[in-house]
Amino acid sequence: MAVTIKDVAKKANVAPSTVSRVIADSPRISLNTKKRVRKAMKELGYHPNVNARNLAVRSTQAIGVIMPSSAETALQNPFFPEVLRGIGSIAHETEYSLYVSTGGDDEQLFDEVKRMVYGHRVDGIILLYSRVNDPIMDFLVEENFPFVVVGKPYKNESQITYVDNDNIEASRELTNHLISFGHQHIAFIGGTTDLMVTKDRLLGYQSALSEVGIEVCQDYIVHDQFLRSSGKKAVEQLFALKKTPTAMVIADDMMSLGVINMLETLGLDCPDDVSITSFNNLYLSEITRPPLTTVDIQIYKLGIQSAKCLIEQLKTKDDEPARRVIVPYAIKFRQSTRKLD
Amino acid sequence: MAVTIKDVAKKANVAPSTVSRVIADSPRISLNTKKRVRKAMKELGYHPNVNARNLAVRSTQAIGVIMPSSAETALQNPFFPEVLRGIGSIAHETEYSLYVSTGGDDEQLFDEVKRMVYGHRVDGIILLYSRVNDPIMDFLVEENFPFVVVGKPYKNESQITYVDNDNIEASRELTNHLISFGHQHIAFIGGTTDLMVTKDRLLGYQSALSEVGIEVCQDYIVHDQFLRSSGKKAVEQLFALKKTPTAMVIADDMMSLGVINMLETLGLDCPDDVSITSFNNLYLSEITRPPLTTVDIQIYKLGIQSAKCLIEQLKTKDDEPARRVIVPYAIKFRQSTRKLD
DNA sequence: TTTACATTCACAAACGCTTGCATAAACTGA
DNA sequence: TCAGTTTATGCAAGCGTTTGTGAATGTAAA
Repeated sequence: MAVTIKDVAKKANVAPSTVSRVIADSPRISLNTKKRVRKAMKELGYHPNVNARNLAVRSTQAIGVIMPSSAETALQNPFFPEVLRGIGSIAHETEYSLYVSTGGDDEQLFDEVKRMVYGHRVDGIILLYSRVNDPIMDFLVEENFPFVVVGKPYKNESQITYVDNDNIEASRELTNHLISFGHQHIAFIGGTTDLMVTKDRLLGYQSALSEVGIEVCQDYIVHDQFLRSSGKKAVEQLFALKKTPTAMVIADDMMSLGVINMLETLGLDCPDDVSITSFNNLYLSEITRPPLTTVDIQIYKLGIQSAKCLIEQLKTKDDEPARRVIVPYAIKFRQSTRKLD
Repeated sequence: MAVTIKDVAKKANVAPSTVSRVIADSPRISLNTKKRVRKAMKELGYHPNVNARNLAVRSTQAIGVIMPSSAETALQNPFFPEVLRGIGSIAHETEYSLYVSTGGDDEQLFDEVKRMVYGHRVDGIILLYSRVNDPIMDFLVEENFPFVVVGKPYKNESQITYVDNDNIEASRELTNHLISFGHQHIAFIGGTTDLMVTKDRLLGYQSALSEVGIEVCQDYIVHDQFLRSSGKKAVEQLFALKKTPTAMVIADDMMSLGVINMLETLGLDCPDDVSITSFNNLYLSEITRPPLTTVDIQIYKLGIQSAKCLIEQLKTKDDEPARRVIVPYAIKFRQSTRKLD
């Protein structure tokens, strides 16, 4: 069918092996032959068959990207496209291809990972989330398959390469900002509790409160998915309380969006009635009204770094110890918070 | 290294070919042997090597997804994640894998397509855009490589399978809506002129105006990228005119976002001073203030349909004529338009 | 002129799977 | 009992590469 290495060999009057070595630019082939072979390749429009190559060298030049199983909804959070963009840029540079997960529920996603791993479809995997007791992560370490996670692993932290922000510190800083504005009744709205990122952000919030002697009130802490609709629900819950909060730390911009909407529906003004701070600095955090004070976690860089780590890891077969990359964050102060009189 | 078909064969006391046939569930193998082989597979934890399989059957179970070359920015428009989501869901169902492009500029993107095609990395391709004189599309038809495009091809329309909305009609309807509200000075803000989708939407707009005898004024037509920043620029340009428009048809929600922002900066109110209608019904079109009247093009379905078409096409090697699928649209009337007194 | 050693390349065996063809066994019916 | 037929499985040749090994040629030293 297509033109193969043999055709080229025939045309250039050499053996297939020689052609192969020319492709690999092996020093064992004389410049003359190389030229001749290259010419033949050009003329025939030859392109190597990756499958055959992969089979022979036992490697694909591809990396798998796993999004949370709620992938149906995951892509609705701009976080993922953005981190994908970062990964893609490195993948492109290094001539790796990108395999993305398509899984619906948890089980399907797991199947897909298995397919990637067992089927030798990818050389390594990037996990775009980190949750407690994640069977996929367990599987990956079990199989000793190269992978890196975006977020902090829930266990084996020292053996797993990961890239993350210092979410605890960021959250603490955010909370302190609210405290310095005179807020005492500060609520926390986080993603599902099994996400490490939620845990860390909650931790920072709690520690900031404790530090200044504010009691951490469980009623002020609500959890749900990183979606807009969830933000709405959370607000309903919080503002049904006796003593309603005057400020909140929200773990995701998408949720903040929902919060703002809901606040409006309840006839509450942000920041006049309640101050809001959140996370991620999605592009939409600038366009909400008011624009959000949010921590820029540099999503794109998270993608870049995770891809770099993985590829590095693939190059240096094993040995190399696990690495940890902490991408710095920066709080973007905008108009969603207000000093209490 | 890993467990291969031979290991299974040995363990089950059959030939490798038999194992292969068991995997394929061939009727030529007796139920008894099947059971025995399956047991052996289980026990050894056998998983077929896709590379080897692909090499043998000359197919990968993968489809490539090509986003516009400005991929760096493309993923910033939620259109792409959303359509990807649709594609992914079908891919998953049919056990296809997804290869996404990572290309930076036009040339890189083209390279990547070549790699996919020549390298036999994918069985077919979905093109997520359609622009005039697109070398990639030309290449694909030239190579007679299976592909479908989301959007209307700029040529060879009858030979290319594509899925699209009736953008002309949608745009006409949108414009008529504005006209029925008494607007006479209606501007059009579109994406770059080489995009087919821009062309169609412009066409609908123009035809609606002509039908009721409103002159189409070139000053009222501006073009730029489907980005928020572009929307801003467009507004500046339009409101520097002597006779400023009282309404606009905008070809993309992201742009509308920019438009609304800019309008505000200029001290203009939407819809009081200017009515806005736009396209795509991204989730953010509900959360802008005011919520946008926009046409819901059913992005997710576009993804679904394109994937279905492609896979269908892959099954029925050639023969089958090209298909065209028009996904119905629905205008979402919200608060961004107002009747002129 | 012979030996020793580079240099340059070809041979052939993998890699793990599919599949056309051959064959052996078991069954049919006369 | 035997030819004919069906059923169940094995053999071996691919698929298009890579790569270890060794053969042929050339060159320099002895």
